[in-house]
Amino acid sequence: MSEDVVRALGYATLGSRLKRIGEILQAQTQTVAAELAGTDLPTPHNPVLAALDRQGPLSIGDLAKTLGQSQPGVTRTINKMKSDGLVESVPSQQDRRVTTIGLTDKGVALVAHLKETLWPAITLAVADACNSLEGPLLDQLAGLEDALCTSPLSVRCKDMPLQNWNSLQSPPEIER
Amino acid sequence: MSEDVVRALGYATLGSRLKRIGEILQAQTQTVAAELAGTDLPTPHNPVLAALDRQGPLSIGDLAKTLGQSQPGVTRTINKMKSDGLVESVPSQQDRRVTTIGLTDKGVALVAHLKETLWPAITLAVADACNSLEGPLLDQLAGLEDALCTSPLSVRCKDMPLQNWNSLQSPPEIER
DNA sequence: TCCAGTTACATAACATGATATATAACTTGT
DNA sequence: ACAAGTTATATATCATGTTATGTAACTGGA
Repeated sequence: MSEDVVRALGYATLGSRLKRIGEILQAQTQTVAAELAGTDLPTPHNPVLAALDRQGPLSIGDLAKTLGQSQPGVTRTINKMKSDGLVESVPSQQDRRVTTIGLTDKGVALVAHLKETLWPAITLAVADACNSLEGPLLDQLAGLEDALCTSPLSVRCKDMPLQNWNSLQSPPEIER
Repeated sequence: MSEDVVRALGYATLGSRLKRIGEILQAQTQTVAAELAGTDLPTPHNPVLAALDRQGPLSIGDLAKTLGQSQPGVTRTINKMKSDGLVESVPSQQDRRVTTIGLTDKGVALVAHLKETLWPAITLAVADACNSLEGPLLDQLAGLEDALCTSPLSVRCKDMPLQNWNSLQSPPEIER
């Protein structure tokens, strides 16, 4: 077998390592979304829905801060979600530069569905993949990668009890 | 301030979280590369150089396995590195489908330079950012993100002693 | 009031990851 | 020896992240 150089180099290539594991997780989440929630919602759109659900309508800029992403990235994601009918933008009265993004009825319904299916399933499946990890970060990452390879999220979901989304979450901080 | 939803959601959005931290690390590494090594080598090209340095010439397919990436991604990276004069491909004699990728003299020289500058610096700076992390994965990721925000790698590098690359590495597994 | 600076968003261009698929070369069974 | 299957790579396309920059709207000081 060939050596995994990114893993072997440790701290030197931690950035590549994190992106790699992140992509595995997102891809496996996509599979679970199709199987378990019957949706083809792109995985990165889930945090947007969750943000708007937790905090109510937000401007593009506030969404970008809340998601920890660049503003142009959020603009593009929102445009896609608008064309999917999940969100709508209302121009602000006070400041005409600002467009406030809110969930449509369809978006609200999808959030409700995801709260009963995909979101708790992924939370439990990822928690399961992480449950025996301990020690230094690099060791835990190696363990997580191995766990996801051995038994992907879609398999872990099958053995998982149904669970309520709200019971898995800490309450949102509502801003004013 | 606005809530960091990706952090708040924990396991549910771990994939996005890992990609986000990975991108921060890669961006900060890019900055250090310019400042400390005087090079604009894209950060993701470093693992390719390291792989070829550790294991000698490799086929595209073996490189993809070694880096844990898709083959088309590696093909594109290699094409870019070829046009930069860092690697060259030699068609295999035994199997004419295979192109073996090896470092050029320029590539070898760059590896030697990076071993004295960027690679040990990043290793130590990232280790420094991770040095007080402990506990569950999500906690360590939060700590790492905070550490990189408080004091980026380029700052951490300045306080770091010069160090030998080889002393930081476990020996490569040479394959046969 | 109006100019200068700032802010919010959109747009353009690029980087880097993925999957799907075409093509050429190899291998295998008959 | 040759058809059928497999393998190695290239190419095309898409997704999703970035930075840089343009434009319109707001704000504040002379």
